[in-house]
Amino acid sequence: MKQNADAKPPGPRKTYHHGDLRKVLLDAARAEIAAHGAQGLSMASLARRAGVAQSASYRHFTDREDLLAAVATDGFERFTEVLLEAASDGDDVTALKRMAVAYLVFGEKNVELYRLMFASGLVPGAASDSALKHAATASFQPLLDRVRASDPAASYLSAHVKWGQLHGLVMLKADGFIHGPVEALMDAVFF
Amino acid sequence: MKQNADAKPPGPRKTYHHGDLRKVLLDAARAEIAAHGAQGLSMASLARRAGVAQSASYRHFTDREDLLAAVATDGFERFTEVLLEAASDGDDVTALKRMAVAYLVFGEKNVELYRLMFASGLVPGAASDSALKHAATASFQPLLDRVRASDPAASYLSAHVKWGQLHGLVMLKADGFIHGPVEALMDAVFF
DNA sequence: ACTTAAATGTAATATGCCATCACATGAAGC
DNA sequence: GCTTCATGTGATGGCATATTACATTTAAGT
Repeated sequence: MKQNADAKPPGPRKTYHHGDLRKVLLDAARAEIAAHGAQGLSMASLARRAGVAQSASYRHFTDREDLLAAVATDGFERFTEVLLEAASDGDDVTALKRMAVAYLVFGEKNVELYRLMFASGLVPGAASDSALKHAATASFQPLLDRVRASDPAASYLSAHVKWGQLHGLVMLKADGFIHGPVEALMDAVFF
Repeated sequence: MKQNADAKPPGPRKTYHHGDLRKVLLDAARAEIAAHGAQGLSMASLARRAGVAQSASYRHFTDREDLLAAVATDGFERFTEVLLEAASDGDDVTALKRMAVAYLVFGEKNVELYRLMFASGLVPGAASDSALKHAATASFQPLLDRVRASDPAASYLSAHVKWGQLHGLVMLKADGFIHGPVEALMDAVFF
């Protein structure tokens, strides 16, 4: 059983052009990140996995960071959808609660992706008009809206505090400082 | 002005042995981490900065990770001291408040160190009897004690929730998702 | 259709880092 | 003084990022 981490030697392609290398690379990156985190992701192994030369990847992503940013952007978009969906019906207060649970669950099920999105320093580094920054900012909107809906007097700042609460729990759990299911946490979160 | 990032070409030592390379490396690492984060820290540049061969570092740290763990351990110890000191006098409730402020301030002043300590995956990876794990666990004690002192009915879990709140705010700020001074945040944290 | 420009993939290469090895040097104990 | 152990060196293997000049398709314009 001699299999290196890259596995798949996908046999030489018939066509010189790959078809949709960009998508293949992104998918492989998402999988690799979910499995082992963004830290250990390498352009080289991705290219091997896709069966192309290492340099091919750079036709689609200027940088390793550029590729990570693309994955993160997609992550933020999916995250936003999840939050919106969780709060789509029910009264304002329970909607906020459901959104909070959805937040924690997303974090739990996508630990490494979440870490890439929020704790990799990618967002502050990005150009201010980038898709990444836009997607990241947008992902805060659902929570902000719900907080305001459930308490019109609530400040912008108090939404940040609630965000901080959720973010902190997700991260502490991600990094092994707290254990157990998210439900246990929710019991003590005072929304 | 051709200066690479390592700067200092410290001229050849007189003595073959360095003196206290371990300490020099640790100090350099702390400085480098504070300035540019643990991510970009390289054994090689550290060694250059100390004026020794790259391999010399491995006499004192088995690994890059081992060195980072040493820095993190030290960080946790200083962190614990800061928290204890903040809560050393005054009644229980204001002590808890002061501790919370101290927590946020520590995070703000040591962004990259804090990130290394809490969000680098170092702690969960460490052997369970390691100094790092011990220091990390110990750093939670002051907060736990204070929470219990100010409200004897408070559960272990509720201390984790408060920890999560503080951790979340520090991390969101560290990663550029929220701005402004910590005092503004404290106003909205309901301790 | 024919020509040309743009996109995409390749091979080779420069640079850098981590980690290990056999070996050199010096300090400390006996 | 001699041995032993800790510490530093130089060389090396392996892997990663990123760039370059070049090859191959595809597509666009006429």
